[in-house]
Amino acid sequence: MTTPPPPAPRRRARPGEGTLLREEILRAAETLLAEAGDESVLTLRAVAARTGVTTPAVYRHFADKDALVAAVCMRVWEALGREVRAGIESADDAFQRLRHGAAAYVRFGLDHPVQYRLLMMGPPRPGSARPEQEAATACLRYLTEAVRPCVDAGVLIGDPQEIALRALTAVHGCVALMIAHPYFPWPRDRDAFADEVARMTGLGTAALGRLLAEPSPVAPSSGAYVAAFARWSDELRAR
Amino acid sequence: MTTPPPPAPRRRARPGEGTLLREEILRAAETLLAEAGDESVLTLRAVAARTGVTTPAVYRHFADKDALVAAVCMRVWEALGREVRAGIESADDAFQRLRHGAAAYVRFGLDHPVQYRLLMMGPPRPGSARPEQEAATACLRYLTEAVRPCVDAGVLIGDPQEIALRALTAVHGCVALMIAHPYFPWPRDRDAFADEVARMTGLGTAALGRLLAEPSPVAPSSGAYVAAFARWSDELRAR
DNA sequence: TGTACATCAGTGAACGCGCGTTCACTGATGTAC
DNA sequence: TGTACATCAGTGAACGCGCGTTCACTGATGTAC
Repeated sequence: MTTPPPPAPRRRARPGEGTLLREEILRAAETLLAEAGDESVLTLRAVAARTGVTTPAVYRHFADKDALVAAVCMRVWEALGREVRAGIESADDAFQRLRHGAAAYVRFGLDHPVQYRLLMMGPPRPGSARPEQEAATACLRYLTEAVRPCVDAGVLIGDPQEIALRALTAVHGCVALMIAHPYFPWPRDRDAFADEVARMTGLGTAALGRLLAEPSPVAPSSGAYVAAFARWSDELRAR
Repeated sequence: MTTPPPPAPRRRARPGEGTLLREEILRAAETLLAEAGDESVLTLRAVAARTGVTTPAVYRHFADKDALVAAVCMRVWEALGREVRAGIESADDAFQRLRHGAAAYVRFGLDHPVQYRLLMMGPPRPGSARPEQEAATACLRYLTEAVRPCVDAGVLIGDPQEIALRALTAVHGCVALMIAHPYFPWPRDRDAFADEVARMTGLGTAALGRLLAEPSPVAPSSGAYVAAFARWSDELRAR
């Protein structure tokens, strides 16, 4: 644990400047996470030292450790949302928008594994969980709105929110598994793999929607699957 | 933290019976995990108390805490493997086998969330990680062997291992997201949702294999997707 | 312009806690005579 | 069959550590006169 010399003797904040140190503390916490392989580095002592301040000084800006961690999480949620939104908005076609959103999501997770683990893979954190749950739910809601045009166009079939949930499931699994089990035989190009997962999800969702809409239930045996696949093609060809 | 009174005054193990207490310790650790909402309950003190033994007694059976945790993990890996194997072997059709295996996997994760988190979602554990990596890799290898018949039958197209990895990605995402974000608007019937994820994965993998095998690259725009879908139907119908 | 004062952001030292780990020990057990 | 002994599984007390948190304080700052 290297503690670099404090950047400079602090100039004391003037009344009204309270937010300055708050910002510095949050940035220090994020730096700490970015450098570490494990979120356990996020201690009040480490954050304070990294900010160049004594530990109790943190308490002037955060009620306790939970509040600090929650604030860090909220910032990460915002960053994640920003990137995914940019990805989605970088295309016009409804399908391509989903695909680019998924790619941005995976990229963010792989670029910030410790932060991603903190947000998405950690044990339930006590207290202050409410705003975080709202951030997570907002993220899902946003994804749902990106799914809706695909449903409206008849390409995907089903409830947009449930489709979004299934899609998030697949993309999250991709990031989470890569982060937690890096020694798996992942293809060299992880972005390409993630793209395949996203396309698999899109195609599979389209097919599943049709399967579930079949008048009589279809057991997904190899034979029944091939027959159903062929049947959907007629519908699609008719468009 | 309730510490129930030790079950009974211990009868001291005789030489050669060393494995008995070892077993009891591991069982106590699993009980502790099963009852808790968080793997942080797994401390030497808690495990020893639950076993009805003093803390240092654990050191006669495990080199240190890492060794104990690793042993617990190995047992969970074995239990997970057993259940998935039973699921896979409960069907004959190659597709159905995968589906049942996925269902068993998800069920295990939802039934043992803390253990699942310990195995699959935790930060990299120091030391003794080798056997665990082997267990995880064996699990993937087993899944790969279940995928192979689908590839041989021409239903799925691609490298079995990569397909298995994509499938694991989806199924793991399902469990992991449900565990870490229970407040998401999950359908009431989680097993049914997991089944949909599994079927989505199977169908999507089949479609993606064909998409990637197209002579010229197909951008997954809504229109191109429909055209490709229709094209594959000819191939399938011809079977 | 100069001085006394109130404010309050940040300090330094200390607290209690639970953790993993150690070490000299004890006393029930199986064995040798 | 009875007794002395060696073994070694488990005990009890203690250690050092890093953690979150507290509290009385200090001293640079802006303000009132």
